Amino acid sequence: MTPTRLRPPTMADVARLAGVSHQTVSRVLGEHPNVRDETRARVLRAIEEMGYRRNFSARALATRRTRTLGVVASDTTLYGPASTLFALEEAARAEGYLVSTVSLRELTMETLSEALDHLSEGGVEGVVAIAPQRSAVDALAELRHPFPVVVVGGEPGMEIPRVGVDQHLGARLATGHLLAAGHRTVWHLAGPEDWQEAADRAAGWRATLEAAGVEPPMLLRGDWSPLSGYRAGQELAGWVGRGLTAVFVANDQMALGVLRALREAGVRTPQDVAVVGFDDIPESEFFAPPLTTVRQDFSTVGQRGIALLLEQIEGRPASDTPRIAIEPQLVVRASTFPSAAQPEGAPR
Amino acid sequence: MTPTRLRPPTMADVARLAGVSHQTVSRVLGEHPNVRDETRARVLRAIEEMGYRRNFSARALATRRTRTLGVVASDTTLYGPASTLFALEEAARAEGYLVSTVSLRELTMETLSEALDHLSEGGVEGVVAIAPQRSAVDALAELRHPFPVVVVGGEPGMEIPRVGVDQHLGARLATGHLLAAGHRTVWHLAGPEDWQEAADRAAGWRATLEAAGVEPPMLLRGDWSPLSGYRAGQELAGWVGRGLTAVFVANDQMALGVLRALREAGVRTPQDVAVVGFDDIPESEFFAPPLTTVRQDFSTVGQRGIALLLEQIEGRPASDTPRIAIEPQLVVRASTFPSAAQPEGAPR
DNA sequence: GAGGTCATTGTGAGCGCTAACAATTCATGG
DNA sequence: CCATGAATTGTTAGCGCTCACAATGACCTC
Repeated sequence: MTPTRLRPPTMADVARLAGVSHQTVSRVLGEHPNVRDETRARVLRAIEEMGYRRNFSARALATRRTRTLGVVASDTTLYGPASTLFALEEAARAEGYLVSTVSLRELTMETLSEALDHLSEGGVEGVVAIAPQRSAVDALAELRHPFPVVVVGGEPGMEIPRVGVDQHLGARLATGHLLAAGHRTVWHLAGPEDWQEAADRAAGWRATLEAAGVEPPMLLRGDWSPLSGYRAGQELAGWVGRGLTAVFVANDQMALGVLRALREAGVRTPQDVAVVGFDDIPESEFFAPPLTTVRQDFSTVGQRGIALLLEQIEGRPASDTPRIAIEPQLVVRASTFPSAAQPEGAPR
Repeated sequence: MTPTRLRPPTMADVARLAGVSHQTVSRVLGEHPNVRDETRARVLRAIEEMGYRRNFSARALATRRTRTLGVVASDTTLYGPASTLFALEEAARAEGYLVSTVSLRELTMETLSEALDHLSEGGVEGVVAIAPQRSAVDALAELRHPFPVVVVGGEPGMEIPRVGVDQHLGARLATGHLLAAGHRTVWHLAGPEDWQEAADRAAGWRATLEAAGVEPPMLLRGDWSPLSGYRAGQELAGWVGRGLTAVFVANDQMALGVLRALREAGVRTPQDVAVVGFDDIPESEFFAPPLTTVRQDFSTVGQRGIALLLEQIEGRPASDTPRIAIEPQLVVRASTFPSAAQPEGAPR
């Protein structure tokens, strides 16, 4: 009966079948109030019958809105970025936006520029950049883009609106926890110099020690990987018995390497050396021993990030602060207290 | 000088400035060969000067192509899905496509349906579903969608084109490795029943034992989490001395839990019990002891998945097999051989 | 030097939708 | 019973681009 059509049905086709004008179909779909119930029902039936779907491109062209946001990220297989990405997408979808992602192997001026171009070609209305490295943020500030950009991470003083977990506070929690447990001083294995988060955590660690009147010991550096933690752990093991009793490691993966190095060197955790990590990756609870660490609320990061971006896109009433710091939380486990050496039946 | 414009410049604006027709601008942008060099240069200069960017929606409307693909995924903070997602996006971008992602907390008929609707509204030309659960694949088969779909994972016999790592082979490699090392039998801690990968790995394990004339021991089940591995590990520890000397665990995270439970029970790995995992997450190398495991090549999965989808979208010459199985690789570490107990200087 | 070919550029008609406005219908009150 | 205005529906223009085709002119060939 119905002629076989190669093209998907258009609004006009639906209108014809329902015996109305295409504009009425548009009104039904747009949930415009001034449509008679009987008409609306007829249109909906026609839509159903033809399996009609509004054409995205035509709609976007007419409204000048694509309702699509872009996200630029790197290291998306790491827990932190992956969690942030997930949270951003979920928050955007809740607002009715689609998210197009570009995942980079490394964030340089060039790859970032290409990523923004690619997203721009894709008609995004705004972009969230998960840019934990300072260099990336700098690049972002220099690059011209025809849409608003929000940064997750980044440094406090920068121009671009940003959202992030308060890394400084997290480091203070971790370091303070160790001092409160009676340790005279706390060593620190930091992340790569170029990373803002690494810098903030190191600064928080230093500030806490100085506030307690303690001279900060030598700072070690890793690259976030378990291997770099393992190597630093070997070095740290050499300082046991010479004032080293506690280490604050800038992320959980490196802490894993530290734990292993200490164990191999015959150093017991937490009896000889207490260890605190950062991130609370799902595995941390099952390290040997389970790791005390700092948990970040990525879900909130995602929501606030999207909210900040939509403020600019939709001209929503801007919140007072375009720089949002979210509070992290200390999770205490056996790596700092022997009493928690056994995992509970149903942990956390 | 230039009048301040609220709207971004259009092709017509550029054409006017360059003293050509809008069609010539389109030709320059489309890299059409028949444009005089001098004209092309003039147009490019005008584009540069005005900061012109082609309007995505108008282009998509005229060409009936959005060059956007959708990806539906779940558990995107896990290593496997995150890696797959990354690989898919990278492969799609290499082909000039944009990727819109929907990350679900759980894959049910309802959430999947909503996800496909959301992507459909966003004008995607095709979708890759990372659907490791059987139920999800079933739901996908029932759902109507106006675009081609490719599944990553899924069961071998299904209708929808699929790509995936050969889980059965991976399990055979793992189990065979243990048998070759002299173990009489191999126990198995499987993943959730609903997961196709879990079923395939269990089947591969069973097949290898049966081929060796060994009666497979009782099968244990976990939910991929370290905690479930820990619990299973406690149970496994009870069988040591009664024929249990080797365990093939269906993923690395559960293996982490198993290792811990064994250690706490005073069982040594690998001297008393050898353990093999699956996935080769970055941490595996730093477990105590470093874990022998099966590595999956996600990058290839992504490339083949996108290729399969584009075959259908662009009507490219279809490869002979719409069901692609990629070979996994065994990575031997200390959890099965004491000789490999120390990590190398610069492990791969 | 007429006719033909090719390279180059321009013209006009949509793509399928929404926005603005015009037209129609219907209820209401004087 | 007609004026008045609100509710409902239709009509007409674009949105900014690409495609098909037409037009122009340069360059050959015989």
